[in-house]
Amino acid sequence: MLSPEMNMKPPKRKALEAAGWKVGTVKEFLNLTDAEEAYIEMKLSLARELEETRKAKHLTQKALAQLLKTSQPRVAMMEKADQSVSIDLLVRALLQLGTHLRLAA
Amino acid sequence: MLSPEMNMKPPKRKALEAAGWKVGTVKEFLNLTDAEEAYIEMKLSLARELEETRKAKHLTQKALAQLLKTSQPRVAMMEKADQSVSIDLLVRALLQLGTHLRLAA
DNA sequence: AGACAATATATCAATACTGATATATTGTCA
DNA sequence: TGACAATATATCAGTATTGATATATTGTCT
Repeated sequence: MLSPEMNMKPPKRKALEAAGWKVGTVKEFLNLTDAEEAYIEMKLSLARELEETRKAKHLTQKALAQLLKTSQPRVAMMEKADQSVSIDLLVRALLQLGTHLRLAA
Repeated sequence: MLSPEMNMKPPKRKALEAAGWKVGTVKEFLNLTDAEEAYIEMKLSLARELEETRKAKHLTQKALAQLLKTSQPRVAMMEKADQSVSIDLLVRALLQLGTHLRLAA
């Protein structure tokens, strides 16, 4: 997870602000540029797509790992869009699953 | 990494045919899977997008390299979708240029 | 509760990617 | 043609990513 504030629902946020806390966005908190934010969001989208696709095919992480010729722990990292996972890896995994991906301007 | 055959440079199809060879598609010749082919095409389209964007902004490779904090030779490789260039690098470059990349699954 | 399957986390050696440098080639214009 | 700008190619050290292993945690049963 990037930071606790990320999952904060509006009510909680209001409460914090009432208590004197200044709560900004995760992006502000981490000093992310627009490009960095877009990159992370793209990775998160791919990760979610991978997990959804796996579940739609009724595969465990272990079974998917065998299909992709990698390990269950790496699949877990992929689905969490871990920092150690590249967009390349996610894209290749989805393409191997037959997903018709389009990544364009 | 993709299969080893993918590192092969595209054969000169015309030359082969002129010499009497019957050849199929590059994909067949290199034994590319659908996934490998899709991966390459995605990289190529990102590379083209980068070059077009650079030219639209009237930048030389050297100038773009400075913007991206890399070198002119690397920009040349990126625009050629060289095997040493990842989709990650291309995506980050485009995002830094303000390109709004869309991901369609 | 215990037993088992599924998922998550930590670590690390091997490999792949990246930026940089040097150099070569190509393109343009006087 | 020569001089110069732009682009391309080769190489390599530093870094990041990858697959694997071991282990821990979580979830789902009876």
